[in-house]
Amino acid sequence: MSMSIEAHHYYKEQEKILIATDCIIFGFDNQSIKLLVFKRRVAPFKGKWSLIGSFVKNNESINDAAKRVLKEITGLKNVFLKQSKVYGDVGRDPGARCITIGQYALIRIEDQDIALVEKHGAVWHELNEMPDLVLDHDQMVADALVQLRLKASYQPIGFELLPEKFTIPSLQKLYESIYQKKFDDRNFRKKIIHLEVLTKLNEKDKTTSKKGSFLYKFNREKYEKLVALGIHFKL
Amino acid sequence: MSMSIEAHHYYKEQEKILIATDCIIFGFDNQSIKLLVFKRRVAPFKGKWSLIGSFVKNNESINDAAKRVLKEITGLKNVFLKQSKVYGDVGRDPGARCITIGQYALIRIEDQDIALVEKHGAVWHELNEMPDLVLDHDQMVADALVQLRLKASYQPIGFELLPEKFTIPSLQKLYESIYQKKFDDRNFRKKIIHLEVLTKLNEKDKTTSKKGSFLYKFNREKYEKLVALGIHFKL
DNA sequence: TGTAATAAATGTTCTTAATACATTTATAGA
DNA sequence: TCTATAAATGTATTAAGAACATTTATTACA
Repeated sequence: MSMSIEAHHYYKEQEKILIATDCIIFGFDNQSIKLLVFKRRVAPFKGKWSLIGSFVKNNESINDAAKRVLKEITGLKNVFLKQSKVYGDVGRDPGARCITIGQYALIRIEDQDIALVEKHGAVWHELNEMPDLVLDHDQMVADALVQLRLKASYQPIGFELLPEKFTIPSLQKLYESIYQKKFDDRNFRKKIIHLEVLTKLNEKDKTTSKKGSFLYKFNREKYEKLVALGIHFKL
Repeated sequence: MSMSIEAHHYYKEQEKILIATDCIIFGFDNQSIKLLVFKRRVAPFKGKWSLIGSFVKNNESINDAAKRVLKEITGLKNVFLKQSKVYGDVGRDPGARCITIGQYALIRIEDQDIALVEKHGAVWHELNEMPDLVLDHDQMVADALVQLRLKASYQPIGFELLPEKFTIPSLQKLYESIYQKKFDDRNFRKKIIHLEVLTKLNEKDKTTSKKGSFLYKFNREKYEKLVALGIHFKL
């Protein structure tokens, strides 16, 4: 790795700006979408509700930094992660000039390591019952939610949020929770089945009704073909 | 702005990571979409084709940093700018650990300050005739293009790329250039008029045909209502 | 002055997807 | 065997998308 004197000089004269990442952690428990936050452990604003984040270390990518945070708090590896937006205003953090990269995560709440989550004082909140968060974190949540909705409109994010086997009513609950509105159950079912990315199983989930509801699996192969074709599914 | 000792310590122990922004500058000249690049002025890779960017200064937001670059190279202020993606892999820049924020800009090529652009050795290239760019800049272009297409599917980006008065055939050329495919002119016209965001003027542009083509203006008010309603217009 | 050439503008039909709404079905538990 | 309940299925109407052919306004030049 060769570098000219000129380059060395150019790089060195840059001032130090801190770089962090904050995770907007969405979780689904087959009922509604929730968001994981905890009480900030460092000043300023120590003790206030905050997204879970970290500075990016010198030897890790921003993706790895978020993965590290998620692993530390929830015990989960291989979590779906996507950048939402960068927050880089000069005065956003009174503690220091710090740029943070918002990254949203989608997890199945049932998969979490509860002991770890509790140990870190992290708490799941309903979207419509969120406490105020420090700094610009409320904005970060709002922005991530817009992006999640956009994403949900052209990709079945259910893969990340639902268990392997799931029912159509629970998939509908997921979408209703993301968009915070009700869908017509007959039309929802028709539309989702019409996409042909679900495989119906010969099993039922009887926890929510006497009749029971058939379980389905995503067909990842068919789904990927659909996405590759650029198909949009508005729900 | 008070800070505890603890916070000071915490902030200070973070290592230095450089933070830059690179602009993916899309321009339209009423014929096709083009991209502005120049030859890199610093080592490593001095002289190679590169996106136009800069380190973020301590006293400017990342948005301001991109605005500064755009002003410097094209002479334009108030350019449409949108974040695309952050590139933060550890080894992406062999010169130093550097995270860069991709921001794409949309400009009317006719508005540029040609003297400035030429002075900086910046050159507009057709999307399908792009030279290889340094580092991960090819990927940055590809990613920005995906986002531009996505954006174009739910917002008439024409506001930023077309002159105040424009014809429907030129609007169609814009979309064809963004998507790199032809649209049926009858259906295109029907669809765009049906959106009711265009105001037809009593003037014609006769530069492209003997008959002349009626000029239109965007109706920003109606357009904003449409976007607020969350309306998608696939073209 | 009228004819040829050319891009612009308009119209029609068919197919597909979106919406709105009502009834039947399978099952557990009383 | 009856009741209650969520799950599943069906149908009619409306709106949007796709495919395709003809007419119109104008300039340039024969």
